[in-house]
Amino acid sequence: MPSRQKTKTRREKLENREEAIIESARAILNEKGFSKTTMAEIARAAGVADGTVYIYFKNKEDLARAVLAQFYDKLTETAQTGVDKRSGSIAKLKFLARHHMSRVMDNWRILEMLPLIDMKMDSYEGSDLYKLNRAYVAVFDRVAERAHEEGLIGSGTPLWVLRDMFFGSMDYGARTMLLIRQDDNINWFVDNLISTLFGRVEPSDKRRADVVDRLEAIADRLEDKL
Amino acid sequence: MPSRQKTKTRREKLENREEAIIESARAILNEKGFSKTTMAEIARAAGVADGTVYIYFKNKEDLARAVLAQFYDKLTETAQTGVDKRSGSIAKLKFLARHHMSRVMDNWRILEMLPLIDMKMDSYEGSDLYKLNRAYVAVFDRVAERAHEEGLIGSGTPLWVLRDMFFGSMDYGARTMLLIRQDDNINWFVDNLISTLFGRVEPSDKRRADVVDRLEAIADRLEDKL
DNA sequence: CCTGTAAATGAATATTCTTCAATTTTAGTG
DNA sequence: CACTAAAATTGAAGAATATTCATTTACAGG
Repeated sequence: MPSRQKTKTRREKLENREEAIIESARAILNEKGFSKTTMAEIARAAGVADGTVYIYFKNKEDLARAVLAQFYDKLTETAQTGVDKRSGSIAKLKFLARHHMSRVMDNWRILEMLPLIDMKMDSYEGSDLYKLNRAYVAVFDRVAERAHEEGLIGSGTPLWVLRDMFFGSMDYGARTMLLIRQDDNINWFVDNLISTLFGRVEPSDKRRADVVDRLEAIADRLEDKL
Repeated sequence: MPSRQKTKTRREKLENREEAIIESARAILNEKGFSKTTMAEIARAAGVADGTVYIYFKNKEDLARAVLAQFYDKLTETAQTGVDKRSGSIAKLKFLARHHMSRVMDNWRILEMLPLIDMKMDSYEGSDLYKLNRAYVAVFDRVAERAHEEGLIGSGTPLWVLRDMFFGSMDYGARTMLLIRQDDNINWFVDNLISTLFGRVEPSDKRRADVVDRLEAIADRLEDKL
């Protein structure tokens, strides 16, 4: 049956076209921002007529949503892959932070569309974008839970607060770094962030912990003697 | 000389009109957001013709900038006043946090215009809005420096990182609270935020204290024996 | 009261999103 | 291969809205 073949080819062609439109939109939106980007320009870059874009996407917002969805999808994948490669909760968290910050800084014009587009307040939960966002932060949640089990995080602070602090600090930090302190490097920020949020695993602390271990051993021996 | 009188009256009238336009814009922008708000609607609400708005403001962005500027101006004043009323660095910081969060949550549609409008990358430093933003965060900086002098903050983390974490966590937290956990209260978030950022009593510290207790007890008994 | 300047107006213009009637392409069929 | 119905595409027209500007109105100073 060649019909299936042909159908598949056709579908593929459509998907390619959709891909091309999203890719053109992504590039232009990230360069100019939402309001300065015109549908005509996107259509031209994708090699289609103005009206064609509206066959694939309901309107400009919907297209921007698709761009954001693709962004989150890729972001989650590279984040998870990178986390899996590292060993040790702190190393995983630091990777996640560096990864997030560099992506935010490279794509801030894409990300700044989020509140603009998605803050509908009604339809947000249940939306594709919401689910993709959940999937992304879940990468953090798993690592943070693991770190908690290992005793690296004081149990006083709820996970969702830590999560908001983790991502909020970085989103804000990325913005000030872009605007003002362009030359400061990401690593410094990330190290400070992680050590503030998660039980300060600095060298000095490790040494202090060792000292405490030794003192406990001494206490044990002295108590035996007494 | 009645001329001065009359001139003053006229100038006052103009300033009142400018005020009226800003106030109408503020109300409508905070209700509908930037893109859904039309200049015609603002003009109507302010009781002027469409063209009149453009005598006072170059364009829609410029008007939105004026609204943001007024917002930051008021925000800084109420923040400083509130801080002055409290005593103790932690109380001041908690007030500042609660104050910030409630204002953000009440005015998020105004605030979400910030990246839209001001992320010019070139003209930002030196702009009015930048100066007002600096003035606002300076309120935090003064309190944090004081807290640092009092030993409430570990000196490891630079002030600018703490500042980004402070405001970033809240901006992000406010958004998730608006979108998802509407019923959770601000105080819980703020308490967790402050205790994570400032003067955290970690598990390791508790353990250290326990060991000291044991050793002191042992020392007492040894002294008795000798 | 008169006059020149500043302020205000709103109809006209310009830009850009979105729709849709007409056209082209494609898949399936005899 | 020719034909047909459905799907996809086109680009010009329509609609919404920001912005301009020629004209009118209000006012301060004489």
